[in-house]
Amino acid sequence: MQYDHKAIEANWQKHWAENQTFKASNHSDKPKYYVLDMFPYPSGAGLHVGHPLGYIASDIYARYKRHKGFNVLHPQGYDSFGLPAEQYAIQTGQHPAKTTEENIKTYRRQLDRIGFSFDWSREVRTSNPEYYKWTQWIFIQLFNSWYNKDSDKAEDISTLVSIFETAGNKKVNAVSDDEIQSFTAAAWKKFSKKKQEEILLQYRLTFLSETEVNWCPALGTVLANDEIVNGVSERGGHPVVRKKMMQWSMRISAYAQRLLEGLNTIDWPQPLKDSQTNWIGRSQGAMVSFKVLPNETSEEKEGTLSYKKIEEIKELRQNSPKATSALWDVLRKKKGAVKFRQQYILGDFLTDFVCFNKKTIVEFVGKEDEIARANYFASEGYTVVYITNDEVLENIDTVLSKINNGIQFPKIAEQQKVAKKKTKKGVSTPINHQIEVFTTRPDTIFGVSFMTLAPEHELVSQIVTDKQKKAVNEYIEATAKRSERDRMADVKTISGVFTGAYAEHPFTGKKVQIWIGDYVLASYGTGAVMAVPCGDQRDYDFAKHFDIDIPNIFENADISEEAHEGKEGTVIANSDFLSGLKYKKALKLAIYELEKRGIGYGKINYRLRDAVFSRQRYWGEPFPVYYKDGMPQMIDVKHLPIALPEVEKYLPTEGGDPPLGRAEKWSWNTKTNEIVDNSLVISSKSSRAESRGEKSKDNGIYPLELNTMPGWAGSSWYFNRYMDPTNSEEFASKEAMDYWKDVDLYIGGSEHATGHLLYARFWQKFLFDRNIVPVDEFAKKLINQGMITGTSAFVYRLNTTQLKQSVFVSKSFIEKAIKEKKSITDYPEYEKIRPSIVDSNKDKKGVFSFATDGETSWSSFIPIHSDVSFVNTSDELDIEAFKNWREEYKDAEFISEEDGTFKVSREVEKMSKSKYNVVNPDAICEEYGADALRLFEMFLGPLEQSKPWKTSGISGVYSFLKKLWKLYHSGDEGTFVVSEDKATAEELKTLHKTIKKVDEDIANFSFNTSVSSFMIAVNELGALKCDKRAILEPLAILISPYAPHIAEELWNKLGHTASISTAEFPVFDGKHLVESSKNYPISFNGKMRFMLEFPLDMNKEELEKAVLANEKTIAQLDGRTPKKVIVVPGKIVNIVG
RNA sequence: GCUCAAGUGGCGGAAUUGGUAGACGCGCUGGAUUCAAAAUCCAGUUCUUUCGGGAGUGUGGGUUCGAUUCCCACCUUGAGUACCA
Repeated sequence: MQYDHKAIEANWQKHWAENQTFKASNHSDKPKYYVLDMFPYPSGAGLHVGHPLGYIASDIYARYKRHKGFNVLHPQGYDSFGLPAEQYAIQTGQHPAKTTEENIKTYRRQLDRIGFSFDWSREVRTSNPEYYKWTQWIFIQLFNSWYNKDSDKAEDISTLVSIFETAGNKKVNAVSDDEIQSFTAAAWKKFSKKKQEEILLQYRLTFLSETEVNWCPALGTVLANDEIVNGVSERGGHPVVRKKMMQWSMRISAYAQRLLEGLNTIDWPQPLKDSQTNWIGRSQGAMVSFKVLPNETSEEKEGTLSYKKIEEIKELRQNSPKATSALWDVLRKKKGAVKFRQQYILGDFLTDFVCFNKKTIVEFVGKEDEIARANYFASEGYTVVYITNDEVLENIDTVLSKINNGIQFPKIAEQQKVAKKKTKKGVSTPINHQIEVFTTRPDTIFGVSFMTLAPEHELVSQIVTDKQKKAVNEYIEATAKRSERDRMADVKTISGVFTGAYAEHPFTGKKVQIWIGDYVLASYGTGAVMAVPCGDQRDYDFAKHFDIDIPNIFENADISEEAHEGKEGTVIANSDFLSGLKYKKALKLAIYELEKRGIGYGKINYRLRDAVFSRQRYWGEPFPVYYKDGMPQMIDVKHLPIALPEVEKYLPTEGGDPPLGRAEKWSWNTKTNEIVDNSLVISSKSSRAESRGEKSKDNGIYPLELNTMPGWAGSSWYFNRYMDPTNSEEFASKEAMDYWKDVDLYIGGSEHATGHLLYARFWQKFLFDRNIVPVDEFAKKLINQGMITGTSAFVYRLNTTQLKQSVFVSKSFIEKAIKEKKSITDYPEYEKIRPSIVDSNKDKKGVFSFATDGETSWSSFIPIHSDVSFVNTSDELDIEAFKNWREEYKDAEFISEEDGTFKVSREVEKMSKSKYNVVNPDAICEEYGADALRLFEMFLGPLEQSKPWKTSGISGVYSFLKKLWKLYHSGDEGTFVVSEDKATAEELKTLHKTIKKVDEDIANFSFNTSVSSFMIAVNELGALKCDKRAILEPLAILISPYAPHIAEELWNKLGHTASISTAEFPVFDGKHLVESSKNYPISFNGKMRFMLEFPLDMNKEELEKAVLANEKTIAQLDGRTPKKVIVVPGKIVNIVG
């Protein structure tokens, strides 16, 4: 019998299915092992050969682990909610459930053909109500939880309520919305129910908020950041704009730090960890608040405060008399509200000390222009406290109290009240604003020479001076118009506008200009930066562009060309108390000082934003939520699942509501706990009720949420469901989860690094906090399989309008024309077909007037993808098949090679339907079999690497399978024969060499090299004519994870009734590999020249002697004396001459 | 720009506690078998050569008796990210 892959594979696939060979048990004495693939989205295109790569690898691993005595869980399912089915539904009206069902059937058929050892009894589908019941359940758990920073975990919302009831919220240390009013326990109890709910919503782990979202008008939905690529939607490439919408969000930011730390405990690929680290974007630094100076003072001095003048002031400072410095010491160290600046320009006068906040000036008496000064200061509303040098030097405390008495406390307090009122009304007020900034370099704070706010920053309109108002508004408008995409496109352009306002430097008291610029992002940090042009390139560029001062605060740093961004080794200079310190120390001291003076504090910032969880789509999980008085209410878990309603169309409503807005029966009856008809809703104050008109009485029927959950909801916990997939009482039983715990090996694509894999870790940690799952990381080890790229085929069409039909030109013909710099018309091949292709009615002039240089002549051809199935392994195109492919090519003409063939050019591209380069695994299974496909996909190269598919290569593994088959069969008939004789030493050596290699390779996930060693083993055993059961039986087990069908067939023929999948893996025995001699490579100056065989037990000296005595060595040395001889017994001999 | 990964024959790739570069396979060349083809089998296949040899793992340096492997600088390609303060 010859090797008949079709019969063998069909037979065993049927056998495995019927006997449930791979069904995993939740009760076993064996150790558990959980091997998981990222479940697929069942697309309409079906599988191509690139898809199963990871599944084959995980299947090999799962089968190997079974041989090694593990109880293996290896499930599969479908991520079956998603956009393509919905898009198809919009176009055709076909219900997405139906499309999905059909696609799943195709997937299953294709997967079954490849012989995977999946336990299909555990299949899950995210779009199945029995599954999404639990997705909704998790959502409710999140809603009922808050993040307690003190215990550093999520807790039930009831613990938060009890804190509120006893102590208000002052001491609550939670991850919550940014702005929360504080209240006492008494106040909490007095709040209305609705008010309490509003407050709680600000703490819940899933919450409703008006968020600026990525709105994609073409898709009619909101997209997550990871669903946007280069400013357009990942699917379809539609433009995306920013829009404010009421959305559900997930407080993933609460877990930022733990998500980061958890990476150290899991064995995931470094690049993937890096990109999660990057995405979380932890940066350590400080918050610093800058006071905005009142406009009256700053505005008038605008222009007079030149940098030259500042330099003068600096000079003056250094020359301060003793008394001045003594007083300054005291004033400066004084904490709190009363903050003085030293020697500051006010109008045309240089003050000794001034406090802008309290409008108080402290002056030494005896200035030449005393009267003019006094008048000016008074007119500006300042109080002046006069002191003398002697007073200061004699008793500085008396002076201090004198100053304190003079400070305008009451007046200012009043002023502030007025200002606050004004602000509330929207009237701009020049005083008492603070700008909070986040910085990672508080050590460079003395280098601040200006500040920049994001154009959207809320303070901009309040601090801008009348003079600058116009320019600022114009700039803000211009920025708002620019889309994200435009902004990204020109990173280089520096733009910004001065607001006219100034802030006060918290340490030096120096005036700092406040600018706005779109290089500052409203969404990161506080939307404002303190600009340190000498230490940050963007600030530097901005300062250069607008001619702003760039003070240097680094020792020995050249900042004439660019900013000095280095940290290590940098010494801070010109920075008061920080001068002379290195980066690390300066950083710590700066934060310490900021905290001490109450003007800032150390802080860790994360780039990770809370995840928007609402989608305006139909084909997703509905929220178990209804609205009462505008507040969201969870439906009791015992009424889950809330199943998707039927709609007549899958588009958003005319009113802009999501597709669920079209459902007629989509309201919740809180009395009967049923979904009821919308017309029954008469309760007031719900957003939808309002639009339908107010009704008189609340009947307990409320509108349901119209959004659905995003694609990542169902995939964020499915690995837990496989442990107990049919449980209708629980998410999964505690017993099952305690047994399986987590995924031991997870295989899937790296494209999910910042999506699925981050969200899944987040949910797992949350579920862990709430004692639902036993571990807080769901996958111990993860491997990213590389992509299998396709080899596209291109044909070239002449690009002219004056032809009756398409004309295609063979590959080398075009290459020739380009090389020879000629036009196609210069060749006789063209003349032959010319009469039949040129339309005589059209102008013939310049039909093929190509430019003669190589580059531009290409523009006269258009490369067109040909379906790869029309091309054979020698790149020849099947012209007839190509013509029949498309109506437009029916009469096409072809200019062929000289040998009459027509060749295509090849290019490696991503495998995709639109590039006509997909290879269907079904066709491969048909022709070569699943075992050949599995071996070949592994043989292509390292699992993690991306590699091109070339079908021609499969003949190698196919003939390997035939040779393997032959080892167990003999004669022309191919009768199955094995001998019971003892195996020879040589045969045992081959076997054990292979066992060792395969064991190591699987441990390293180096599947490509084990296929090589199988080939070597079979070649060697073939040469030895080995037919011993003692060798061939273990060999079948070795190969069975890779090529399970042929192995199972041979195993059966060897007389076993049980499946090979449970056979024990052969054990390596080193004694078969022991050698007595070694063929030494003899090298001269490191270059190997020849081999000499010596016994392995020879020592260094003996070896050296023997080698030097050898005639080949003597010949190679040619009379020279070796300087040195390196002998490594068992390895090499190197002679240095 | 930043972060990461990778550069080895015509092609996919192998070789790392530093020790014979190109395993294994595809493709190609020649031969056997065949009326012929497919299939199968045998031999060869890094480049170069005056057939002694010489050169060679992206480029240039370095460490070493010896470097694809370690170190430094650079170039190229791919992936991710994008004004993150």
